[in-house]
Amino acid sequence: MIRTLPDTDLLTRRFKALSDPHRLRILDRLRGGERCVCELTDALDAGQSLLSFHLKVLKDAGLVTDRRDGRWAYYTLDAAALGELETFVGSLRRHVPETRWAPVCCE
Amino acid sequence: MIRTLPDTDLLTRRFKALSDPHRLRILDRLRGGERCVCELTDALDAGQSLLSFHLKVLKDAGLVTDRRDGRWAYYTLDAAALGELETFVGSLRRHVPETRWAPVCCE
DNA sequence: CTGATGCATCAATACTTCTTGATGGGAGAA
DNA sequence: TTCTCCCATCAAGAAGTATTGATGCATCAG
Repeated sequence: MIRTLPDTDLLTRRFKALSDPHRLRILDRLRGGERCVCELTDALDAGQSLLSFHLKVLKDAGLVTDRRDGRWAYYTLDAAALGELETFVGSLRRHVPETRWAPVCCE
Repeated sequence: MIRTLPDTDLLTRRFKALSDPHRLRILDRLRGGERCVCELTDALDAGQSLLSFHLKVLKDAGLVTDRRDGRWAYYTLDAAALGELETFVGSLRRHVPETRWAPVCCE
């Protein structure tokens, strides 16, 4: 039987959202603060619908939030979500103990 | 033109490795320290070749290291790799500034 | 040696994600 | 109203990933 980790679905969706170069570039642009979609276009080497697709993935993962203003759409990093990811990765890292001196298997 | 982030390939591979529930369960098991593959079997609800596949993904991402001892293979979390991920996510989070008061687009 | 065990790898299939181009809707300009 | 702009969404095909069962290889036990 599988032991389910808390929020596994959300965690995996967030990590999946981070696992694409286009999306990392978008997030890098958003470091500077809220950006209009049209300001993000040149972060990618491809068309507008592709950018829109990747923004949706980031939004569905909760890593960014969006806001409408007239014809424009603005996106912002979600610091809380990033903080949760940071905490999770840190919790894995911090639990790494020394290697067992004499590991014994399957007993 | 695309501006390339440092180590984008490695970063995306690591995040992709984290974006699967099976692999998160495996990593959770490894918190306790080095584990033999046979000790990880019940972290998944499926066969041995599937476990082997997911361990390979984690290993190729550098998130775990493996060691052979006789018939057994032991896997361990790689604290350095996890630390790098933590740092990266933190660097995104810490650069989130306040929303621009009056964003102006495309000028 | 012979047989069993622990694990990796391969091939085939199923599934998911990515990418492109086309379409459409809402907002503003004329 | 009509035209244009910004953006989201859709459909279809391409590309990548997951899962299964079979096979192989090394190690150890008898």
